[in-house]
Amino acid sequence: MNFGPLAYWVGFNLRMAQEAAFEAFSRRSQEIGESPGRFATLTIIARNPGISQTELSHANGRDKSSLTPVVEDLVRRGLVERKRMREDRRTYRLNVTPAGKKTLTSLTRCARRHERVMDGIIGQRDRKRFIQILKRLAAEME
Amino acid sequence: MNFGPLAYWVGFNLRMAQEAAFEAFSRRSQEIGESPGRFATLTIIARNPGISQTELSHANGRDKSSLTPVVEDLVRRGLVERKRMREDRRTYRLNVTPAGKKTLTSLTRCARRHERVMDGIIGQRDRKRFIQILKRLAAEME
DNA sequence: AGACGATGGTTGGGACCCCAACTATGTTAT
DNA sequence: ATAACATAGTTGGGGTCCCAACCATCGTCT
Repeated sequence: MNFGPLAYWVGFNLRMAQEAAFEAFSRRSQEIGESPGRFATLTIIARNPGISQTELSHANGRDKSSLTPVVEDLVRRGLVERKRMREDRRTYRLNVTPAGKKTLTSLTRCARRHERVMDGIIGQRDRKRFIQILKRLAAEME
Repeated sequence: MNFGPLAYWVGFNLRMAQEAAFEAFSRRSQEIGESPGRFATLTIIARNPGISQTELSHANGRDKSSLTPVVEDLVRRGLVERKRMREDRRTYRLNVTPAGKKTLTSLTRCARRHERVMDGIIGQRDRKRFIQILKRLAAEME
């Protein structure tokens, strides 16, 4: 198979790596009956109690409209609670419920195992620099 | 904003970087009226004349069913031609038409500009190792 | 030849995503 | 006070993706 310039271009390899990693985490989180997309969402809410949906969408790199069904699902399953603010009745405050914290704990365990595998592939020596580059790409591609 | 463990985990940063890069390339390729997903597809067909859809889907990291509408669209717009094989009348042979080669040239120019920006962010010194790590992740996550 | 299993491609259903338009609420300016 | 504008969230439409089921063709085994 001839990949031409794709073989040594960053964009293509970035995509392939990300999809492989996502796929692997997806299988892992499926074992505990959760969708992988829920993990980042739940973590960010847990770490930022009372966050609004729009703030959450920015932190998560998603459009706010993408979050509507996700949050709806988390609320329906009792993992997140959603209250209108008093001062501004347009916005919601999101919080993780005790049940949500439990789920998050399992998911975090999953993620840690997943991370260990990736760390092994990356190698401890390069890990820090690798992540720095990823962060720069995310921040500066604009 | 508190990202908790997400901040230093590979998976999350990989996703953010990939999506930023994809988004940037998407804007670029939109200027010439093409969808970014067409680029890898067209390149692989051009580099592997007569490839089948299933082979293409593997090279591309997609399910073969995902390619049905993509190839259909490329054929409809005259960028790719599709012929049944004689020896095996189940499979198609895909080839890029002259019009397709033209489009591919524009897309490649786009991609080169895009790559230059990313190279600038990564830094020439780390580029090679960075790509090696991405390749290993794609290959070994299994 | 006929049956069975493998393979290439398509179809249908569901998940997740973005964008544009919309509703409801808040804020600012006159 | 009220009109104009801004912001939080939802809705609807379209794109891309995966998976499971399916159709047609091929190869093999008897």
